[in-house]
Amino acid sequence: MPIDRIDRQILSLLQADGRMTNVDLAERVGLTAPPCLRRVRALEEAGAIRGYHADLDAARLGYPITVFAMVSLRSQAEHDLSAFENHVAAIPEVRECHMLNGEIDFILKIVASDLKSFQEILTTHLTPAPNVASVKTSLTIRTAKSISGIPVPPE
Amino acid sequence: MPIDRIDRQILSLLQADGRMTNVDLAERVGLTAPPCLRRVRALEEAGAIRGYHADLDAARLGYPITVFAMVSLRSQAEHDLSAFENHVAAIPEVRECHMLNGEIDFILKIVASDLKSFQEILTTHLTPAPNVASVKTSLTIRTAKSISGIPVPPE
DNA sequence: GATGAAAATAAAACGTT
DNA sequence: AACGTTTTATTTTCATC
Repeated sequence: MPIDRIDRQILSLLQADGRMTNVDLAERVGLTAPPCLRRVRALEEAGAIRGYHADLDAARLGYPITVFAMVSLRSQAEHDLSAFENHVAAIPEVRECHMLNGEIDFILKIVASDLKSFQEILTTHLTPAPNVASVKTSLTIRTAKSISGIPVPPE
Repeated sequence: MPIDRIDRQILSLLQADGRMTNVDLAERVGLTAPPCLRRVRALEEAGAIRGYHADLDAARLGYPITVFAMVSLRSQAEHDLSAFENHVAAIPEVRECHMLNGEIDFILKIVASDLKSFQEILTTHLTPAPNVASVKTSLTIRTAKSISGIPVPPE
């Protein structure tokens, strides 16, 4: 699936503003609306665009706490790795779970409404999970940068 | 700014599908379109909704590498912390920068088109930055979960 | 919060290069 | 194979109640 310059412009614009109207988008990339919409649909079907999401202010909506948890397992057999992934997939406060190389097996991003509820998630759902060797957590003091997606290639 | 049950439903639906039409949204929350749109605009103005973004598949679009970098600084004076934040804000491959408590001062999420370009970012932009004491990096093997936003409260 | 109307947009059909 | 024009359906948005 070849992606040309116009496709990249479309992706970049929709990444910045996911609710931009198709006529706006078409104008910005120098097309009329129908071919522009066809390109957007094609990018969606090809999986280049996975979806569109409202970006919510977690702190204002009852989740002021963000914590990163570095998890090491006792066994790194594939079966045990995916068992852990399935385990955290069911915890709604765990928003991200990335498998890493090196000493740390997983890094998790966890949100919580307060420290008490974070501690509860940690001690009842995470630390006692099967195969967990160690969990080191760090509270987020502040987030200086958070841009979803990918860098915009210079045109 | 009070958020009621309908507002939470709206947030949850727009978080899941940021391009849902307002008539769809209104129907799902049991309103007609005009009051629903007024609520959405109010949530946007209040900052509960920060924006809307297309969710792109970085790997398919030229950024198959995601790395987490744990950075420690020599000085944690506010001036030095914000100097580092400003420094990484200008590096397009650095997508996230969170200040943490504990031994690690910052965790960064970095994307790259290949390992060579990642090494270049690391050795020319990150490690030699002013005040940096240590940078430990881990490659992401796979991402098991990545849900933007906040948990949906049960209704 | 609902209704109804006007403007804008999206989507389909069709023709062109 | 991809863009443009035209047409139709839907959606957004505003005035009014």
